[in-house]
Amino acid sequence: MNDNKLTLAGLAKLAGVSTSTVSRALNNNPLIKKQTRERLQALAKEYNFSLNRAASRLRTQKTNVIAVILNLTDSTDQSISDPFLLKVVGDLNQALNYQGYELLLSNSFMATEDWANYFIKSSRADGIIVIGQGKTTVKIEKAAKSGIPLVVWGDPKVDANYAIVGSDNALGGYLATKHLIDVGCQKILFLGDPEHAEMRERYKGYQQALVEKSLTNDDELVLSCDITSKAAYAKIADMILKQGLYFDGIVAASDMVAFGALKALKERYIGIPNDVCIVGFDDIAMAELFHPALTTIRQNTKVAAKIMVEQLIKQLNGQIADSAVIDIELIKRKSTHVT
Amino acid sequence: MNDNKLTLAGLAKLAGVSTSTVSRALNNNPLIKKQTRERLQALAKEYNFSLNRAASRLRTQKTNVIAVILNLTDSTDQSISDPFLLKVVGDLNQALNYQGYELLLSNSFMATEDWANYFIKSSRADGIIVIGQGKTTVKIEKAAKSGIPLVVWGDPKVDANYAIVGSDNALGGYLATKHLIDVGCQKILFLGDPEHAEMRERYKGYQQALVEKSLTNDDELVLSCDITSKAAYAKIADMILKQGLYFDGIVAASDMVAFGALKALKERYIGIPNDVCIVGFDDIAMAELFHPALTTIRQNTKVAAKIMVEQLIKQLNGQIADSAVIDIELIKRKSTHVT
DNA sequence: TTGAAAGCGTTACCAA
DNA sequence: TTGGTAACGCTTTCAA
Repeated sequence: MNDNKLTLAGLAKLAGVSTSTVSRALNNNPLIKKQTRERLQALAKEYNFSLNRAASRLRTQKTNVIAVILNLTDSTDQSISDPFLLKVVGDLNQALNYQGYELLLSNSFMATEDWANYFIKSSRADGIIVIGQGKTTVKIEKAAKSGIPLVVWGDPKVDANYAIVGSDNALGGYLATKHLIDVGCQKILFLGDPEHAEMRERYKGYQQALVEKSLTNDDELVLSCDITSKAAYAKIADMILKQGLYFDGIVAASDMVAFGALKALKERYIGIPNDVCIVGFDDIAMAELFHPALTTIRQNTKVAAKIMVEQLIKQLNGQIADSAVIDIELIKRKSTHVT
Repeated sequence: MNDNKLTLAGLAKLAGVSTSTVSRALNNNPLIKKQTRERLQALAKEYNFSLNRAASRLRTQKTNVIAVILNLTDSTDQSISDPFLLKVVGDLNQALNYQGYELLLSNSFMATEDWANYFIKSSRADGIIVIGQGKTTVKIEKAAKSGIPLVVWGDPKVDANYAIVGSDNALGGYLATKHLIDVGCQKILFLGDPEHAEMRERYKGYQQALVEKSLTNDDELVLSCDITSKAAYAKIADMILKQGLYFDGIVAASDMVAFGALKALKERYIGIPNDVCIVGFDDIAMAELFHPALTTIRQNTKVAAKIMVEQLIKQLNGQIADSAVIDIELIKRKSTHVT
């Protein structure tokens, strides 16, 4: 096969038509007679031809690529530890492909400081989706200020100058806490990192549930810890050693955090849920498989991904995108099912 | 700021030099006097300029992008269920960025049939990394035949016309099985899908360990199941219902499969490890957190990612890439620690 | 050490 | 309904 350097011009010559015609035909432009269109498409397939995207991107000033940035906060371990975030990536990949876009994966450690410049002005991508608001939103805000198409997975209730899609984290925190109160917990611990925008909202929900039950601020038990299972394990193990079992319920900021805590508890033969009930957040696949199965707040990542892409496309079309709240759901399982 | 449409030519005019000079300066070409180079780089930063990649890709015929294809086999659920694969993606992302490449994420359902055409000839990417050999390797072989830069995560012992990087799966299967024999298991079940290249090798290792212990073929217990926790759960639950507990050890094809099996066993109050010992494969983060902690075969994805990228770059430079075997390690934990 | 100019492979305007 | 042609923004050869 001599298909080494076949270009549009070459194909046009083969077909005996102009490059304009071939270009239009391959882009399915109805200007071209259906018959010619089909003939040329068949010819392209026969000769194994495919359009040079670098050229068409240069010409059209559009890449059909979306950069997805994992906004990692844990600077010590630069890889991705939380399966939930990766699930979001997977769902975004599907949603983007469905709309004809490709996914350029990056993370906050790799890319430069200036996302708008690096991804958009350089014609690497048409828009950006950031996964996670992280502890500091300066990079996001900088990108937003430059006016590029941008959607952020985070807490939509947070005030911001960009479109945020995410769960109602405060409601999630509230439902989790309320559920623990309902099953009889008296001393409920919030385990997570309130510096983190989304986690802070979950924490607020936790507070609200306590207030409603006329538990005063003094009843708050917050244990601040990085949102990894390892950190949670260490913190819980440490606290029990120092203070004994001073709680009977845990609202964990994520499922992975819950798993870490559970490991520490089990090692000390503390019964779940009989001694301590625990609620996670995310409903990753493992939540159901764990023993005991983990009660958790399910985040619907499929729907979220779809909406994020829709909102991004709105911006690509010059419209203004809105923040959106994704429904969450309390999934009751054994970890809070006192027998 | 009037930085809307600043091009190389515009910047050159601002600086009072030619475009050639600016281009060279920004690419750090030593042809340009160091002083001019630095002046122009500073100017570019000041004006927030960044090179148009579509244009430079067209001109240089190089994208600096690598397509990573998740070769999913489970056509029913097109999203990614296994955290292990996503961990590989994360590690590849790092390894690629380290070498100055970007990662275009795709999966076998999205991309067309003809990967070479779609990704390489179209100038979307310079090379392809395929994660997983799947059940059928026709697409991979087709891509390999077309001579594009290609590296596959899979079983390097498998005979193929392309470079494969992966663990010694047969050894892994062997070590897992031997360990179960050593702790006293008599009837060891292999749980996984031998149609799947990598799993088949693990199965071979399982067989070898049995043979060494002069257990005949009749002692083989294979339960074929999709490599998801859900499938494993269903299979094990079903078999116990039908045949009772006819095994006392399980070699699971992956950690997720092991978790599924464990769930089914625990629900029937079968003691782990006292009644049944189990070994997983991968050593994902959850393996350690699970209760009981899962004995498993650790795959070193960080090292693997680095090697895959190196081998791919060799091909980009016109050299021939080699398959490579990544060291594995048996991690002994509670799930096989009979007390 | 720097500059002029050709050309990478498309698309889209204008003309026919 | 189709064709001619300029232009997208960069890199690189050749010349100075």
